[in-house]
Amino acid sequence: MNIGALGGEETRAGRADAQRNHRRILEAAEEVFSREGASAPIDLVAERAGVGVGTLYRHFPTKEALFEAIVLARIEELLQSARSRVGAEDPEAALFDYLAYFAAEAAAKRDVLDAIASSGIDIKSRCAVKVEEVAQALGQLLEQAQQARAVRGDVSAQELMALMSAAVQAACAGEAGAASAERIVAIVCEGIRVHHTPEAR
Amino acid sequence: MNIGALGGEETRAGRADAQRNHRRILEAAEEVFSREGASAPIDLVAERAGVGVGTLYRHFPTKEALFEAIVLARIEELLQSARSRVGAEDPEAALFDYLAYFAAEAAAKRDVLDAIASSGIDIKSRCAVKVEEVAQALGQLLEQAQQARAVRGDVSAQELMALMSAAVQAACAGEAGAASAERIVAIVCEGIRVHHTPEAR
DNA sequence: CAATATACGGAACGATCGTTCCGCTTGTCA
DNA sequence: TGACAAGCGGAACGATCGTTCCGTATATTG
Repeated sequence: MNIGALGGEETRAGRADAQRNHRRILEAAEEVFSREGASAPIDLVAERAGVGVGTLYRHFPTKEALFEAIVLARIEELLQSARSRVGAEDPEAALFDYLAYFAAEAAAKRDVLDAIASSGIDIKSRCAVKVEEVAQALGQLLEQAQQARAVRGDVSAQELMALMSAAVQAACAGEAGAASAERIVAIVCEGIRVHHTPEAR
Repeated sequence: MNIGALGGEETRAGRADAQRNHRRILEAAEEVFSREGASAPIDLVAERAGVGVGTLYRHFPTKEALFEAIVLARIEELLQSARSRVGAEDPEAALFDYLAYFAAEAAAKRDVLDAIASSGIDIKSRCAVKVEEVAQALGQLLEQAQQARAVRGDVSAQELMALMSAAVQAACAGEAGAASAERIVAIVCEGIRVHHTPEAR
């Protein structure tokens, strides 16, 4: 009766204005949650969408459902991007490039951060599952880099993911903002690199 | 008229039960805020202290005041500990030991984390000031280590502090918990170390 | 254009939480 | 021990926020 299919966008039945509002709400939510994080009031989303709260609730039965819809899409991007790098010729570049992309994306969208940061605790299971998939894909990139002796062998994907979200969070908290995110991520990257010491050769 | 002196504990005038309640409230708040973070309901603190909310509010005019009292004490410890390490014979050990201590302390007390994480934004100015002092002391430790060529020169105290608190926070969010906090902090440490290599990679 | 299902808007509700108020209890002191 | 100030408890208030409800508006269809 409703959206139903998880796979992708589907020509939706219903009144034309309903479809338009559905889209508007998603766009508004995307913007508001990015800027303000998961705890932004739902009324703010409705206002921004030029829609009453009632309408919003007809399209998304719960705040969490709306939030989930936005975040799932974002995380999906993160996931696809990771998978597309698996098996690259240069495993080291594949990993570090991805980490940079991950950081940039997360820094721009506070909602993703919120979702990932608290993935273990309460966010609805569908998000947690997707996050787990991202961790798995990241794990593959990591393993490749480790086998190429570019990254320390004793780092796990979970740890790396936690580190990355920490880095971005740290960057966002300070007033410097996006500029320093890059630097902080660089520190983390340096931390997991394997450093070929002089005495080793 | 009230507590007044910032320096230390003072024999307080007033009824005996009032003094007892004051102490009880502080103890309860310490425990509750550590466990639940800054957003724990005030009623929970009152209940734990075996006291009515009214009583709590007579001793601390505002939730923020209570929170501040607890957190300031904790941050003060962090600050003293940092200062005591300034000028140590081994600057490298001084810094890294302190970071480990900082992480352990912050992991055990969610309240400190909450306060530091959002120090730039809204927490009352007295906390922000103290945090700034800690950053400054940490900056001295950092500078020493950098002059000893043990740590990269392009890392700032603010960055390091943000990264540390975020790392601990990220580590706590995951289900692994405190065990992995140590490892995550270790990776960060590795990231700021200077690795003596003729030509990296 | 009329009829009708569909969708809309926003007032109102209930839960949570910080804070205030005031009638009652209790420590203190003579 | 009695009187009184100091202190206490917790009901109640107001603000915020998620969610519900229902009278109204409008897209659609024939």
